[in-house]
Amino acid sequence: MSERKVRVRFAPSPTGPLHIGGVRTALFNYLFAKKHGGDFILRIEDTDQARYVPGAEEYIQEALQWCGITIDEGPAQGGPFAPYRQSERKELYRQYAEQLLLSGHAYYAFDTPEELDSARSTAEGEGETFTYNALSRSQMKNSLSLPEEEWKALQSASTQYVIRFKMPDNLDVTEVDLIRGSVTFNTSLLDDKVLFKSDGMPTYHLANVVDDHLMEITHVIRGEEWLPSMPLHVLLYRAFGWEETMPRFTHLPLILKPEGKGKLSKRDGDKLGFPVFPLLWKDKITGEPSRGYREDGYFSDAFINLLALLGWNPGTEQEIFSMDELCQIFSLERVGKSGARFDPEKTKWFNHQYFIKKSDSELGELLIPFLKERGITVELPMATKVCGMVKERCNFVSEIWDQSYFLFQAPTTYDEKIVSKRWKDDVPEIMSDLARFLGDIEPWNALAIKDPFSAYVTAKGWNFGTVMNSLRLCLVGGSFGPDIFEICEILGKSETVSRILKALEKIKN
RNA sequence: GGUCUGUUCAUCUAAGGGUUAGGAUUCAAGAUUUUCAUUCUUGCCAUAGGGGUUCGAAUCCCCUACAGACUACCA
Repeated sequence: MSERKVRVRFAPSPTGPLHIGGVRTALFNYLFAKKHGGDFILRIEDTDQARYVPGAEEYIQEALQWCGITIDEGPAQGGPFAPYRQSERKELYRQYAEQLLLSGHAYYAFDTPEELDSARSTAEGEGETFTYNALSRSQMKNSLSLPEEEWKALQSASTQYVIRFKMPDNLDVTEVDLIRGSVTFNTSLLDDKVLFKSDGMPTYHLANVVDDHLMEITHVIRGEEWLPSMPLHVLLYRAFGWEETMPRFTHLPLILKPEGKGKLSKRDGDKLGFPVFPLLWKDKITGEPSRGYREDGYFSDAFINLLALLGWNPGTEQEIFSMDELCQIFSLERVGKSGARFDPEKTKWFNHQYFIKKSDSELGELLIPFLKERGITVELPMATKVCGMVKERCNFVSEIWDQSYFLFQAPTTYDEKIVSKRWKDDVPEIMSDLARFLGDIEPWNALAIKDPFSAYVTAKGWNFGTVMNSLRLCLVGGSFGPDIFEICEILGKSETVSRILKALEKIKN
């Protein structure tokens, strides 16, 4: 068993965009596989036709690709165990269900949804919960409770029926979870789960076990919400006689809401203003968009980095990791047991780290199309220079714009708070004096302006802070942005002077 | 309700019986920058509660509390 090549699978169902928690599950699977030189398989679990959402599978593929999670085998890339879409494996599951029927581990059940509903509500009326199990199945309509002629008649009358697992009574099932240790369940609390639906499709439980076995999966790494069904799956492996090659199970802790209680959901993102999906998604019916990390300006390596640290840590104080590094050092033993609250603030910090590590020209390349959308055309040297000036204070390309738009268009308004704070009675006179002074400076660059300017201010006896802040107000319209002299240089002499004159005209009070 | 899992600063977490319980994010203060920001320094802040076991417990055991997941012919 330890000889087997590591093979893991990520098995989402195409019911919508891939959630951030799903991406993390995929990532941990991928890291685990790569760490052990194994394969990462994508399998689409589309056994529920009712919940199928067109475009979701493509979204999953694209999201994984953007993240840099490469798929060794999957519906788009093929592989020795194809097909990798459960709807295309439909024919296969029937025979396995029948194998269980034959060996006495499963039985036919003919109860209609209405009958089950009423059984549930009567139980509820008595303050109990209905469970289809060893205690109750003799009262239900199935091949165990009915005489053979009777249920065979039902079956041939094409009555809708399902195949249920015959859950043994009062048996302790113990199995090791790689991050939680051994967990024990007693089967008397479990129910006779449906394995095969009346529409001819298997349920998740059957399909997942059959496929994992057939695809030679060695490790099942999935979300904590699956922990309660681990005993069922173990029992299925036993019933099939596949216990020897049964995969090891690992259940990852959940990702929780930033505030309040419960697991992270799409609503939290809407409410607090951060994406919960890797890529932008437009609802096919309502057309309602959901933000994505990619479109919000995150770098995929930053996104992966922050996801990796959500629930896992290397035990050192390093926080920045490339995908390659993660593949080297990842281990399931260092995944925590408890749920991790998602912190949108820290995601920005991660992006900032990757942002400032990029060269000025790399950022410049990204800034150019951004400016173009705003009708501004600049050359790379200029874009590069601007990025160099402001990147330290930015997390995203969009923030470069926030910090530098005044270099491309003159301010039309002036921050009122700054005006009332800085624009004292003597300021207009100082500014017009300065406009004249600046007009005579040659040559025009940050260094050449700074010294004579400072000397002039000192000679005039003006307060430096007042002068600088007022000048900034004239040039950018507020109290932010990079070094004043650098702004002057980029603006050019005549624009600098004309902005001062314009401000003198527009700011009156 | 039942079953299972979990619980260290506001948040992510380290410390696998012996440390002043460490780091990061956020926040606050100071320094620097005669402008803006960066940067630097400092500060705030935690072992859910109660019992054991032990020379010694965040760490092992039990109870309580709280939280989460699951409890479909959904995955």
